[in-house]
Amino acid sequence: MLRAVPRTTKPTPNTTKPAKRTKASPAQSTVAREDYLECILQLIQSKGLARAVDIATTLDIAQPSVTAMTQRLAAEGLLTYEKYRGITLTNEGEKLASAIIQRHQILTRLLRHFGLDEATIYRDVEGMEHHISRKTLNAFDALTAELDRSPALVTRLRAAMA
Amino acid sequence: MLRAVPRTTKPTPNTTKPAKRTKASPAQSTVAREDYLECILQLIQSKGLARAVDIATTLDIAQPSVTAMTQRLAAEGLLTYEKYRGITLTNEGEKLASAIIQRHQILTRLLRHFGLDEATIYRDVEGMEHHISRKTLNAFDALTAELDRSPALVTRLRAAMA
DNA sequence: CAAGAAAGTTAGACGCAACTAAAATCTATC
DNA sequence: GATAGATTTTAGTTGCGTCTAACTTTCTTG
Repeated sequence: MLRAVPRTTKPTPNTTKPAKRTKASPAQSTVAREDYLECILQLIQSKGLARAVDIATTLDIAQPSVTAMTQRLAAEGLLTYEKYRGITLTNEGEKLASAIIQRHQILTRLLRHFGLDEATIYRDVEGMEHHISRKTLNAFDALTAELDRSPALVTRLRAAMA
Repeated sequence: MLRAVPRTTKPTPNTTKPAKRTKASPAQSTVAREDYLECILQLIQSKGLARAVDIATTLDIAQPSVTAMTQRLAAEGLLTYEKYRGITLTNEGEKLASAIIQRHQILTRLLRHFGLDEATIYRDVEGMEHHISRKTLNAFDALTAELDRSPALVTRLRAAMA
């Protein structure tokens, strides 16, 4: 049985409050959106075009979900889309997708220095990539460069991890 | 006008496919859940108890949302909850919450080495913390230790970031 | 060039996690 | 100890991103 709580405990105003949710702002960049853009640009680069089946397979998602998201992204001006035809990224969409892929690569390169298995690297990059600021990304990039040029550092690191 | 796409393009089976979504498994650990647990344990540690108002204020969320999540977490055995009374973490819930807070701290310590503003650090940690494996976390921890003991390295790093 | 197969779309539903408005309960104070 | 105010809960919606089933369009191939 829990005791009732005395109301004398004042709710301290909380200094570290996260920023107010920007609700329903058009064309906000969510995780799923970024996954699609990344996937689409990669498909275009690797096989010249991005088809719904391939997007669905790559992201392990049902095809109707791809159609739905495609329409959203089109409405937001990130890609061009004609029913039953094909998908093209707009300039804005391509710029965004490129940035996303670059982020992905920066993170992957960093994690590779730790000698983790590829599956872990892949999952963690997938998880983190959508939530990192440019500033931190720059730091990670610099860090990777440092690790690139200092094998001794990498060795020390891996030893400490064991 | 987009041209129709020749179907000769075979969908390459895709080697890097992410793992199948574990759908609807009971008590899965989602981002929101982890945020609540983290917040609740911190409130308990800092003021002896976690009240819905304070949770709502801290997470910048409406109070009814707190009730809803509280009930979910209770149903999953992560906390004990009696209507209109109070919230207590179960052993499992507390263990989980501790791990979450520890993760948070590891990430914060690492990012602090890069000389970023606290707001950026906070936001990025918030974003990344829910998506990092233990392995990568260990690597980050070791990395932080390395940076702790090598100010020269930190200096080189910050120079490279500018 | 006409099936049949493959790809894409629509329609309808669901779960999560949030919201507002209104009702219920608790606490403090007089 | 009644009551005003604070806190919590219920009820009912909403938006995102997913799903399945069924339908339409496009492609391929005999």
